[in-house]
Amino acid sequence: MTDDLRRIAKEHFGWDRLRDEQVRAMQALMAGRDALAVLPTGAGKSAIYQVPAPLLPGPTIVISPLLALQQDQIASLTARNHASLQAVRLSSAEGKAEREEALEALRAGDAEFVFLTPEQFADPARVAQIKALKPSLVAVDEAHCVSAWGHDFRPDYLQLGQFIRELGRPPIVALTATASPPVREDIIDRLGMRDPEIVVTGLDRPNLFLESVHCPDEQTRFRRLLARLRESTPPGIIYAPTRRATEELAERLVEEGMPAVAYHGGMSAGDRERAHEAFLADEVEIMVATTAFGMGIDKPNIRWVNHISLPDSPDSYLQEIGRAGRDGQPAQVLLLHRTEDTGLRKFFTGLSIDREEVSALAALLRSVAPDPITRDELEERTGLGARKLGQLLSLLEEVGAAQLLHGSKVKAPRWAPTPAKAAELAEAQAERQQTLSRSRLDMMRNFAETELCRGQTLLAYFGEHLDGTCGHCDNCLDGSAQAGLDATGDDVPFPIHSEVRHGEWGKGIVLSYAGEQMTVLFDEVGYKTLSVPVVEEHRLLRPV
DNA sequence: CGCCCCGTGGATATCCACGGGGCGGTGCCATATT
Repeated sequence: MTDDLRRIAKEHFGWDRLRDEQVRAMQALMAGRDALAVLPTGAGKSAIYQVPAPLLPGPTIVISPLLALQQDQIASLTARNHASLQAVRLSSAEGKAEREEALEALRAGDAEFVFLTPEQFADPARVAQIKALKPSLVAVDEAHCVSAWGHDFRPDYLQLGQFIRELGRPPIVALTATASPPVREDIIDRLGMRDPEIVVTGLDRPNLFLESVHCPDEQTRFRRLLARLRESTPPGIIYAPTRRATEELAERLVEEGMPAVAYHGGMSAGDRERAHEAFLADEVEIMVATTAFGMGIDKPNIRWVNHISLPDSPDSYLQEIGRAGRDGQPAQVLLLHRTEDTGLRKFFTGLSIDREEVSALAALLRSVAPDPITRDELEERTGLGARKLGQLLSLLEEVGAAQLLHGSKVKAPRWAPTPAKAAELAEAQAERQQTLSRSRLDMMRNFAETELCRGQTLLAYFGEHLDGTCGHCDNCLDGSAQAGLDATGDDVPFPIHSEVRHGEWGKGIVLSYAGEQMTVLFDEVGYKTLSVPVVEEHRLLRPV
């Protein structure tokens, strides 16, 4: 089997060797099992589904979040010009005739891959078409979106597991560059994966130099940014918190004689594409962007990534800085943060739950049950906005008080809890999510403010341990980073990944150690960092 | 949660301090109109 995989890799893709972790994931898929791969971009994530695909009988479904990203992937597959590896897409960008043509190519076996967004499955007719193709593999690319976007932004991500079951439940492979332990759990859970083969490679990026500077005010922040830009080699990305900030800063930098362009989700598709292309072609040195600029950017020579606001989590931060230095050459990563930055982040994660409102919504669903009701009608009858309604429905779905159906329809399940109970459960659920989000923000701030080794601190969050300090951060350079504890020996009170219990916070998992700090992920209160000497002195934790 | 903008009011005749209101990220999709 491995020989077949290597042969396909060589003949169809021109890859002379496959990494062990790639092979492990591929073998699981060939054996009909699921797989979750957390590998940095450039480590050959796509190969994990592309190589087994021609060896399996039916076509391969690729779920990918962005149309632009799909287009790039299809172009790269098509460029290989192998009849057995052609890729097509079904999306809002294809006309009726094109869609029929794509389906015909899949039916005839002229195309192996079909790219879809999760939203495509909301159409029952589409599900039927795909099911009839008898797909043999489903690849979920950028799988962290399931966790990051499913709950509030793109609810069809939460339904993905259900959609895949309707297709006859072929093996699933989930792929992402970054996924912390709870995100991995969320992906496995929401996609309904069964005992997946999990492959994770080291997240440490020794060629990235990590720095963080606290700025008391905006003037300081701008001055430090300018100073840094003057001594940096382009090209690079500046991440700004708002659309407006990207435009104002880009303009200011141009006035300072630095070629910069803005990029955000509010720009027209044409402007976005032009900015992106100019940056890729090295025509523009500085990209000033919101988080909209990111996924699928495969530019090897990005020499620095600067943040002028605190990101919402280490998850986002690692994704964003990960775009620097893909070519393996040295790259600089600078975080300019202010205490006030957390305000915006708290606003974004804050969902105020009005029990009466939720209860009324649940009651409305029950009153029409067993008939479904459309979102439009719910909006009309509750007076809630589409956004808020979507969030509340997701919560109700998660607590078993709503079933999200095809075509924007919702209904109360047969054994739905009473409206009052549903509201109570939904509120608790929202609080859990919010607590986890807040603790992620706390961890981000901890990273920004720490005097310990930043590499260790960042990786600790992801449950990864570095032996010794990272040697590529400001705190290592100035000597404030302590060597830290030897997690493999008797230095540490609890082994990494072991379960512990805290008197107040309950059960948790030891993620890692950095300096004399330990990071623990608790089921109920999210991430916490604790001082090892304090934990030992007061016996704050005990093994489970 | 914290900003920015705007209007009001006060103390002095142009500016400042304060308070209220609005706003803030990520993208599919469909449908209607130019």
